[in-house]
Amino acid sequence: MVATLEVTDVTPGVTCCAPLVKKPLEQTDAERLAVTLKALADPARLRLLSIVASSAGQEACVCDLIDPIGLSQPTVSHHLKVLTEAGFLTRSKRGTWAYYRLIPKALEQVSELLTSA
Amino acid sequence: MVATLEVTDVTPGVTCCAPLVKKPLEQTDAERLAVTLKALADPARLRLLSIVASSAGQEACVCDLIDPIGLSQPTVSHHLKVLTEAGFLTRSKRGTWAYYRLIPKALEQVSELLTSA
DNA sequence: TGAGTACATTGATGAACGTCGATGCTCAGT
DNA sequence: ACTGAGCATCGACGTTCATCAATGTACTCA
Repeated sequence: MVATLEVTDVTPGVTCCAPLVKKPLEQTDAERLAVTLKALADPARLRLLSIVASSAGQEACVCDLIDPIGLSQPTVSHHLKVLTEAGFLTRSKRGTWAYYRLIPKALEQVSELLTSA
Repeated sequence: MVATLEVTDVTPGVTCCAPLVKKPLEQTDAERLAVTLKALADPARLRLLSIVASSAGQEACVCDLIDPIGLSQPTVSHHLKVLTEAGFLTRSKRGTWAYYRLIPKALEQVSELLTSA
């Protein structure tokens, strides 16, 4: 049988391993989880994620994010890119606006890895 | 001389705010949560935490952590300090050995902040 | 076509971080 | 007191990161 392994490369996701407290993390798994957590470990990105998450449809456009965050537009754009590449947000462009939407499952997966549940 | 049963300085904890997705994080709360997450966002620290968590009594001494991690002793010591200051571990010295123990509640609190639960 | 808006990318800079070797400190035996 | 073991701290070095101004790109409307 040919093992056609499915590479869903779009969103990394963190479905990598057993919960942190269950059994020692392998180096590779630790590195992947660290990358994901590093994307969260910034005040600006946490606030961006939080604002998007509590917006209508868990979605917001960049123009509505710049002022509340209080950083320059390029910086906000940079943070949104980091969050998107980490799999927490998706980007969809409508007209001249770019809308970012939350991927709730991403946060849940991270959450589950941190507990024994 | 004094028998040192070391009560580690009370840990910050992350009981700061509502779940991330419920309502926009304030700057102060975002900064505190970011500091906590930054402590987790490193492969070596994730592995250390994981090894300690899956050890007997969720406790391990430094000497048992150096080899599995594959880093120098000062570096391991540094990471353990970061995790301790972030409230994930406690330190107790017995003889010449330093034992680090998991604080399970710390991980749970972080976990809960990332979901709407 | 031309101008303006919304957003991304680039390049640069200063700060923070991970890592190590060297050293200091404390405890247990001898 | 001396020696060695276990661990923490210090100082230094290279890398990564957050941030911004300047610029580029894509779209809208007149």
